[in-house]
Amino acid sequence: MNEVNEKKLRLDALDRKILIELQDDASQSLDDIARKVGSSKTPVWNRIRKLKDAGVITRQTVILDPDAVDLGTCFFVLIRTSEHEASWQQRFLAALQARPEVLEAHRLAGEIDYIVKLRVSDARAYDAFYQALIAEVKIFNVTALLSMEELKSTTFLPV
Amino acid sequence: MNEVNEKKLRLDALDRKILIELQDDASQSLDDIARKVGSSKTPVWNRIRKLKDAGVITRQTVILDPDAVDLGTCFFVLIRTSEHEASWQQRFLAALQARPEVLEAHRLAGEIDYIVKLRVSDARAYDAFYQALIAEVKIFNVTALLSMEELKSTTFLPV
DNA sequence: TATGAAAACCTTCCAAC
DNA sequence: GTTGGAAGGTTTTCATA
Repeated sequence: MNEVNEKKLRLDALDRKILIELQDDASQSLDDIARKVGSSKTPVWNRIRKLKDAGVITRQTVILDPDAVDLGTCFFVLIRTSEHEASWQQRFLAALQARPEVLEAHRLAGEIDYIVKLRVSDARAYDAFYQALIAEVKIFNVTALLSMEELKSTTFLPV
Repeated sequence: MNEVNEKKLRLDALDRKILIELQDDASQSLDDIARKVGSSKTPVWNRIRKLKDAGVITRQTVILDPDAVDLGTCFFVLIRTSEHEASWQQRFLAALQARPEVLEAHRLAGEIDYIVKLRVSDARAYDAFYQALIAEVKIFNVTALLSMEELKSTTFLPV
C-alpha cells in the first residue's frame, strides 16, 4: 500500500462494484471478483491498486466476534465539558487514543460535546476506564449508555 | 469459511498474537505473520483455520474512507419509544436492517431505548432517513447528534 | 506439534491487441 | 482499455519427524 496520491477520486460503476465485493469478502481471488463484476483480472487489479493508492481503500482487516474475545460489553459515553481550550482537547484526545478499549470517538455539534464508544469485558472494566479518564482530564458531565443488545453492526459502506 | 463449531474457544498467547497481526493487516502473507509471531507457516495456518471455524474471526474485509465515497456525515441518533411490544420491535429492527446508511444499532439499558449510528452524504440525507423511519414505526422522542470530527475510529479489538 | 516440501492456486506484471 | 499468459509468490496439504 503506497501513499495517498489523490483525495477525491471519481468512482465509476465498476469501481463501486469492486468496492462492494471487497467489502463483502476481501479474501476472494481476483478472478472471482472479476467474474462477479463482469470484467477480467487485469482491469480489476488496476482498479484495486488505484483505489488503494487514492486512499479510498484504507485497510484490509479481519473482524472479530467481540464475545469470543471477552469484549462483549459495549458502552456509548456522552461527555460534556466546561473546558474548550486547545490544551484540554489535546490531552483528552491523547487519552482516548491511548486506550485500546475506545473504538470510536467523535466531537459533536450541540449540547453534548463528545461521544465515545467502548468495548470492555464487563461493567467493572468500564468503571476503570471512567476513573482513569476523569483523573486525566476535567469533565463536566458524563452519561454512560450500556448496550443490552447489538441489533446491527457493520463496516459496510453503501458505495 | 465454514460453520461455527464452538462458541467460546480458549485463546492462548499465539492465537492472540495472530489475531493482532490479522487485525493490523489481513493482507500479510502467512510467512510474514509466522515470523512476527515467532512460529512457522503450518501452525499459524492451522490456528487461523481454527479461529475462523470457531467464529472468532467473522469476516475479512476492506475499510473504506467515508469521505472518499461521499459518506462523510456521521450521526448518532438517540431514540425513545413508548411502544415496547414484540411486534413494534420487530418492525423497528427490520427498518434498521433494511437501511444501508445504518451502520450500528443497539438496544440500551436506561431512559434512552436505542442508539443508531448512521453515515450519510449530508444533513438532507439524514432527514430523509428520519422521515422514512418515523413513517414506518411510532417513535416517542429522537435526538440526533451530529459528528463534527472523528477523533478515533477503529475495528481493532484489544485481544 | 512442528518442519519442510510438493502441488495447486493466485498475484503481479507485461506484451500484444 | 482489454486479453491472455509467463514468472514468481502464496496457500494448502501431506509425509515425516
